[in-house]
Amino acid sequence: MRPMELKPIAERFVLHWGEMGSRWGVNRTVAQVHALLYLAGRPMDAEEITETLGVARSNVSTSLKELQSWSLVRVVHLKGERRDHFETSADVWELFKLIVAGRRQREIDPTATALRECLANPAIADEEAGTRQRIEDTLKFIEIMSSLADEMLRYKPETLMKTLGVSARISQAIRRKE
Amino acid sequence: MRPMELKPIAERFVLHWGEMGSRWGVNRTVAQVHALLYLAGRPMDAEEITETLGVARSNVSTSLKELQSWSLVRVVHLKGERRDHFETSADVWELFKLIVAGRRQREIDPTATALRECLANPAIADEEAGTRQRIEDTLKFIEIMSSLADEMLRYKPETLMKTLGVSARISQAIRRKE
DNA sequence: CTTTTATTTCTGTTTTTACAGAAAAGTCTG
DNA sequence: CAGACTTTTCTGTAAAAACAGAAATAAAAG
Repeated sequence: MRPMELKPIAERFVLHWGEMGSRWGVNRTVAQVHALLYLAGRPMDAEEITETLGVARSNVSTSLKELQSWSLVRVVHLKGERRDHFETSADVWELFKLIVAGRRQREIDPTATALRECLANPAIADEEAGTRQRIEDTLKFIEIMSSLADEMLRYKPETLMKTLGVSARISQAIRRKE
Repeated sequence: MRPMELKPIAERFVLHWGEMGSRWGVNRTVAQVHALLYLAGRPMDAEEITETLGVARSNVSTSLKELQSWSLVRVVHLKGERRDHFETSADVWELFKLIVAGRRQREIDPTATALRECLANPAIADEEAGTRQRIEDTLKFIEIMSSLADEMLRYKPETLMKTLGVSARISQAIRRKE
C-alpha cells in the first residue's frame, strides 16, 4: 500500500502532539496516532497509520489498543473492507472530557484513596500534627478539584467562560471566530 | 549527619507522590523532594533531604534547582547555619497555581504558538479544509482553556465551587471539615 | 479445511532518562 | 589567603521505556 505521506503542516501538528504527549506522560506514538486520526477526520486502518507515521506495525497496534481503552478511539467497519478502521472524535471539547475522565480514574482517584488510607492508618498517630494536617489538606484539595472538574465538564467551555466572567476582550476575540 | 528516617505514613506519601509525578512527566526524585519538603513543613538542607530519601546528593541538587526554577521551592537561610535550606509552601492551592502556571508557560503557550504558525504558514493551503478547521478548533480550545485557567486561578477553589453551584452535599461535606 | 489476510503478542534491541559517584567550582571563616 | 565546608557540574552506568521485527494467533474467504 502507498503511504499517505503527511503534508508538511499535518506532519508538524502530529510531531508536536507526540512531543507534548511525552511531556505529560503519554507515549509519543500513542499521541501521534491520535493526532493523526484527529487531523485525518476519517477512519484509517492500522496499516495506513503505520506507513503514514513510519513506525512499526506492532507499535500502532499497541497504541490503538491503549487509545481504545481510554475511549478516545473506536473501531469502525467500512463496507467492502476487511480491515478494522479507527476513528476519533473531531470535537475537541469531547476529547478533552474523555482525557480528563481517564486521568482522573487512573491517577487522581487512586491518589485520593491512598491519602484516605494514610489518614485511616493507626500509624498516623506517630506523625506530627502538622504533617497529618497537610495530608488532610491535600486530600481535601483533591476532593474539591474532582467535584469541580465534574461540574465543569458538564458545561461547554464557552458557558464556563461566561459563568466565570472571563474578560470581554477575550470572549469577543473568541466569539468573532465562530 | 543522622538521616531523618521517614515515618511510615510520610514515606508512603512521598513515594506515592514520586510515582504520580512520573505519570505526569515529572522526574520521580523531583516529585519526592517536593513532597518531602511539603510534609516536613520546615526548611531542610540538601544533605538531610539526601539521607532521608536515600538518593544521591547530586540528584537532590539537580531536583532542587528544578523545583526552584518552577518557583515551587525557595532557599532560606537559618541563623547560625551555613548550609542552604529549602522550603516550599504549605498552601496546596498556592502550589497548584504555581504548577499550572509553570506548565502553561512551558507547554501550553508553545503549543498555541506552534498552532498559530501552522495556520499562518502558506503551506496550509495544501491541506484539506477540514484539517485546517480542526487545527483552528484546537487553537481556539487552547486559548479558551488558557483564559479560563487565568480566571479560575484568581479564586480560591471554594469560591469556584460556589460560583459553579457544586452540589450542596459535597460543599457541606467540605465545609464541615474546616 | 486450506490459504490468505489481518491482528496481537512476544522477544530482543535501541534509545532515552535517571541516577550515582567523582571532580570541579564556589563560598565562608578565621 | 589557607583550609574547611558546601554546592554544582560532569561523566559513566544502570534502569526504564519505547520500539522494530518475528512469531503466533485469530479471522475470513474460497
